[in-house]
Amino acid sequence: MALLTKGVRGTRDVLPGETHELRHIEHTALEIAEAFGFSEIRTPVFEHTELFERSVGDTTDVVQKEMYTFFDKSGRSITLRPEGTAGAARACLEHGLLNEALPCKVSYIVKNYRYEKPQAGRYREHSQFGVECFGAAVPAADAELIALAAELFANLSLTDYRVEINSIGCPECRKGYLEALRAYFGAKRDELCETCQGRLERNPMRILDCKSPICAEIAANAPSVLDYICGDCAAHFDAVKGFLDALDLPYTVNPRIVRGLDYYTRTVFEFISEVPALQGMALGAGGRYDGLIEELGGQHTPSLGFAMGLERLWLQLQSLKAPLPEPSRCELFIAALNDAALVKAAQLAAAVRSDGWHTQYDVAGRSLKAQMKYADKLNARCTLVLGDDELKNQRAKLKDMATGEETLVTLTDFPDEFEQLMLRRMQTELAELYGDNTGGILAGE
RNA sequence: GUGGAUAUAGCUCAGUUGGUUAGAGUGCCAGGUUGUGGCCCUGGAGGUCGUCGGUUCGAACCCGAUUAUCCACCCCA
Repeated sequence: MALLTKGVRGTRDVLPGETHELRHIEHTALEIAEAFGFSEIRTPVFEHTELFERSVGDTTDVVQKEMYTFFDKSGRSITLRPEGTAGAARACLEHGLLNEALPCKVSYIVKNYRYEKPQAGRYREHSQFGVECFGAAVPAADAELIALAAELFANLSLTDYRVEINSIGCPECRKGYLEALRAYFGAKRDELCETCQGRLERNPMRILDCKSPICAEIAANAPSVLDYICGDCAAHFDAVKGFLDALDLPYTVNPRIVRGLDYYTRTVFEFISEVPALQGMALGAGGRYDGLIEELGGQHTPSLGFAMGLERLWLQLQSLKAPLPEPSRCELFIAALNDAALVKAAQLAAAVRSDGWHTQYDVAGRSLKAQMKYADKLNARCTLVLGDDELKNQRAKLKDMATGEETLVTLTDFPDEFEQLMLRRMQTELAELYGDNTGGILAGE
């Protein structure tokens, strides 16, 4: 069958059998954030293009070649957001949230759009969980963000990652560092790869990040930012490390971390996967951006935040075989043999559902055998069969699909009876799980 | 943007040196005596062989282009 069209390159459909896993990740993330005092904010998928040009930086790759930018029907230049921070900052600023008690702490789950070449864990539309903390200058704030991420990872049973931190200083101390880098790399200009030769003037810090073996070798002996940051920045960084130590949060200092977005200052950090198959993949990243709010027209407001790619977190969890929830299970399937029985099935289902039980009945008009097969495929816990006899006698058999055991129930009291049966069943299951005969249950699972 | 691999049923894949109506497993649907799932048996639906063009009497197979997917680089989440 020739389809008219397919999903757009770089996009991904999350199908019914798997959405519950993603939902679990999202819920966990927002809940952990809430426990740290971050409240959810929702901002539009598109913004005025200049917001990103100004905040992300118009020399960055993201702005230069990856944004989905278009003109709307009134000729405004609009851009689908490539990252979450700018929109959150704009919204908080615009609505005066930064004039209230600070810090202003927000969390969000958003879709981002970047025109990149799709790859494992990299999409043109990707989901991201992030938090932003506006108006927090002290090093404790930096450490708290990393603590939040660690708490989230722990809650998801996500392991096999490392935290790398660095300080890229403030704009003042960075001037001296950039000069030093230009001097160092300039002397070996001819050995550098082509892209890096171009970076020399524009942004020499990027050379540190180059994966080409030659550049990497040269970069290995390049001056470290940490030797050039000013006293204040150095003190801040030391304090951040002190907090991390005090909180038992392991990290390694990597003086070569360079963020691809211009707004970062001082502390930057990355969460990097150590799962063999995903080695080196960034699960998340963040840092401090003390100048961003001013850049957007607000008061000087030291701020910081981080974001994590949900698809990547999910990949990591799957690679680790970390526990993920099961999809909602059908507790009761009602098979109906004729139209009158179907009406009764609909009524009973409504009653049982109002007690919260996942209930379905046949809506495909199939034979009893087919309905039973379908119930089996749904992995339904119980089935109830309704036909003429049952309607006449007001009694029917409730079948346990796992054991085949049948219980006679009365249709008039059915919802109550069903609930009693299910509750009793849950009790015995719990008792067996936590009782002293656990062995038998586990063997039976 | 650069480099490499791949593209045949919903899914996983066969398809011999180009040769008539393109196959298997699985999944889906229906039956195996009238109202009970899982196992087994039988039957059925489903593919213009990614797309377009070329070579040839003849192309799933050879050639070219294009698109998509996967991987690496770049960049990032």
